[in-house]
Amino acid sequence: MTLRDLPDDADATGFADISQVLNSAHLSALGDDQSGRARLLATAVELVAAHGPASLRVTEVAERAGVSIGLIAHHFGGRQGLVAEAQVVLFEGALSEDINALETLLEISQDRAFLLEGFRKITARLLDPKRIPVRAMRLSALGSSHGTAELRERLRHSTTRILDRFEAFAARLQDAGILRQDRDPRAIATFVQAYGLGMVIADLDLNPSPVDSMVEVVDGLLESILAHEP
Amino acid sequence: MTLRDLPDDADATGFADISQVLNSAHLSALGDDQSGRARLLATAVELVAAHGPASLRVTEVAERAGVSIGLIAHHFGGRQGLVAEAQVVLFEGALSEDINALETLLEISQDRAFLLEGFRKITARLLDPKRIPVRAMRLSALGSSHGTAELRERLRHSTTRILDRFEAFAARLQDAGILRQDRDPRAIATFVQAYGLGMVIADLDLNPSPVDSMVEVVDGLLESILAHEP
Amino acid sequence: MTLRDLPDDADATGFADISQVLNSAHLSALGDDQSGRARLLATAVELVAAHGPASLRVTEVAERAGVSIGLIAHHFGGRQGLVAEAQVVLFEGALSEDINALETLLEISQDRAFLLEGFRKITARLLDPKRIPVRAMRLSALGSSHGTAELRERLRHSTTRILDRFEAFAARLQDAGILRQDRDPRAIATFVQAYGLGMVIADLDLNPSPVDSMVEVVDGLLESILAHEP
Amino acid sequence: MTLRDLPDDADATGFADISQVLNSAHLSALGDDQSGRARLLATAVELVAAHGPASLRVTEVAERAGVSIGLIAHHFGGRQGLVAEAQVVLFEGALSEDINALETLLEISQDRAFLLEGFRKITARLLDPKRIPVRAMRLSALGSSHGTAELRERLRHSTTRILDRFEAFAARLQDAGILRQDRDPRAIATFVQAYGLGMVIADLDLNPSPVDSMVEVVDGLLESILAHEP
DNA sequence: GATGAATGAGGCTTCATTCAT
DNA sequence: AATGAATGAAGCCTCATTCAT
Repeated sequence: MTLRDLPDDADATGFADISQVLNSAHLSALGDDQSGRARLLATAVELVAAHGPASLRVTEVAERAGVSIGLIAHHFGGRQGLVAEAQVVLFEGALSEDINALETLLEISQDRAFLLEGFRKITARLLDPKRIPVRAMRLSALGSSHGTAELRERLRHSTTRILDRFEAFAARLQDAGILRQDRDPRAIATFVQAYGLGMVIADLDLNPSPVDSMVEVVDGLLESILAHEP
Repeated sequence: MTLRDLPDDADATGFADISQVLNSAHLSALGDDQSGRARLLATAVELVAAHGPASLRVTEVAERAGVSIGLIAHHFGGRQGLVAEAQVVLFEGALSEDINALETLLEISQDRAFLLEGFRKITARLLDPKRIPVRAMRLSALGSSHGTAELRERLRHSTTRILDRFEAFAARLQDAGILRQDRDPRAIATFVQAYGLGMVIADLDLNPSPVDSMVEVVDGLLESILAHEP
Repeated sequence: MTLRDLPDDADATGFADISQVLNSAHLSALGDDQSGRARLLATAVELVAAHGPASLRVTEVAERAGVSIGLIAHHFGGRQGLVAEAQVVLFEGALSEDINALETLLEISQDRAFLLEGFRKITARLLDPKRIPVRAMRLSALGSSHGTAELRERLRHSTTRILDRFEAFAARLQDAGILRQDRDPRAIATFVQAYGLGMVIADLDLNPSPVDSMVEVVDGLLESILAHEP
Repeated sequence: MTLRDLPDDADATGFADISQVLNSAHLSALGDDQSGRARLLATAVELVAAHGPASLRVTEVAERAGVSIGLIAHHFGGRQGLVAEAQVVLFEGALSEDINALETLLEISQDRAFLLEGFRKITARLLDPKRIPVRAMRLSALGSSHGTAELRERLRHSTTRILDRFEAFAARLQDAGILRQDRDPRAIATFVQAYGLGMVIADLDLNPSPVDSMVEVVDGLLESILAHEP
């Protein structure tokens, strides 16, 4: 399947489908496994995503997962281990989703125009208010990493891994003559991830700018890193 | 004092000084008031900024503030009220700091070149690793707002207020012919705040891009919203 | 006014009116006085009557009374003094109400038949479910006297005073040849007060006997202490 | 054992013995169970009976029961749940004691005279000052139910259950031609329980009537509900 | 008479962990 | 792998009282 195969009016949906697939693939590993361990982790991910890690109670997790409380210590060593595991799942899942979309885009793109159009669609999706929960999750993970060294270390590695992938992606675009070659590809990767995450600001704004206006601004950035058309 | 008065190698420090002044002005309101309420709040702000809200202990706050523990309930209704108040102070303080710097910059700027140079300095400061704690604070506030509706609502208002100021600032620059007039000023404001906050990503990167490379990328964005020189 | 003046179908109302008068006379002393002391006591009585003394909070009393909390210590020495005062008001008020009705009845009665009819009406009123709150109040006062010696002592005196009055009343009826003279008038007084208070049992019964059936049983008692008609 | 076996001067004691047996049977269920839950409840019952529910301290209960404090929350949800459970035990125990005595009496009675004599003894025991603590317990339970809906509901059921038993007992006496058949057996049951409970009044009287005088009055009631001797 | 900020001991609850089964 | 009763330290909250104004 290529992006071209999608009808024009299904643009957003097209990407959404990709994301759905990636997402469900990501989560299916948790949901399908009916072992006590898996059910505990899935429940913890759910609770952390919904209310943040601070309010997670091991008794509640065990209850919802339908297992005994003792099993948490058995499999995760304790509450901390369980929460850390859940945070990483959430953090990495949310971040990698976009990269996966970009990498897919690059693979299926056949010309520069198609690619640029794809970028715009991904940008729009990134800024979509529907992604509020995703951003909230990441924030929650980051915010609570403030204090627990172990979690912070795991998020460090997770972040680095994601930026590595994004950087490689940007480098490929530079090699292909699409992006300017006098920009640090990791700086680009960092910047894109940063504003994507920081968009929580817009989520909190009581008087938010329309998505189209936001896309316009971001497009300016995109153009500033594009190579001049040959 | 103007930016010109600063020696070249003291750029960051120069702004830092401004920020210090603004910051202490902001905080002095708390420190000077010797009432039990004010001392409790100041102490809570300090502790939340340092170790996050989760590890704040009411006994410690009361002890450090030199008042009795019961006074917390008396003035803030309980631990939750105290922490929420402290979060708002931190969140707003961190955000408004940059706007204050920008507004100051606009006031003291005498020509376009000076203004652009000032922007670059502020950008560099924004991306400076020294600001990690500031970003962490904001994240922490946002992350922990996840769950308590009241805090979230207060942060909403805080965010909106900041974006209002930033938008007004951008609009003035558009009127002055410095920024392109075909961009939504609130979208610009939102975007700038967003990447500023999202820079936590860079803080976590084990292999971060140098600040100069980041500034280069951000400069691209800046140019894309600047009006063409007359 | 005599009972005879009342229409037949207004029996209960007739006595209710008496009770209303006595009651409001009793309470008016509290309500009319707008001094801080009086308002505090009135509020305390209200709260104790509504939710029992254990859950009374001095802050709430002061707030509702519209005075400062310090005034409680000023006028009552502290919480204990306030609650004790309120309990006595409630306990005595509820008990004396019935005696007042009986004494009034005796005064206005012109013949034996009228008196007996009056007894029946008072009995019926005593057993009325509408009096649940009155019984609850007394119970609450008694129950909480369990532990605080001072309150217990005050209730002792209150009880004794009431029984004295009731005993005197019964003795007058004996002298008048209405009640059997071979019964201890205080035992009669005690028994009547006892079953009146104990009727909380009926209030709790999920499947209570109709009031008429209860009156029938009580009438048996009445007859057993009446002197044979001359 | 029959009532006849008891020496004359040991009447009260005789029933007291029965009551002791019944009572200890009632309580033994608590004492024998060595589980943490049972020990906590038994201890709470003891403390509530001794000093009322208000002064019960969870730390003391746990300590005396020889278990950890956390177990209270584990089994009873918290202090409130524990106290409520204890109140119900006490309330029901005290009420059912008398019914048990009456039922036993009915079973062992061989003729009408024996039965009536038994009634008188039970009446005397009911009015005995030694029973002050029992009445106080019940009052305490009732008084403190004022406010907590759950406890009130449980006491409602408890009361209804007891009255059901008493009513059945009275009905049997009616069938046997001992009690008048034109009286509502539940009304009788209610009345007897009511005056038994209300006897706290006598406990408070500083100038109480002798027990014999009280029995005389109550006997009047008894006769008023007895069928005429055949 | 009246105020209300400040006190602080006392008590209850929470909750992750342990461990015998 | 799984259970859940039992633990108990840690912390928050309640609330009557005090006292300077």
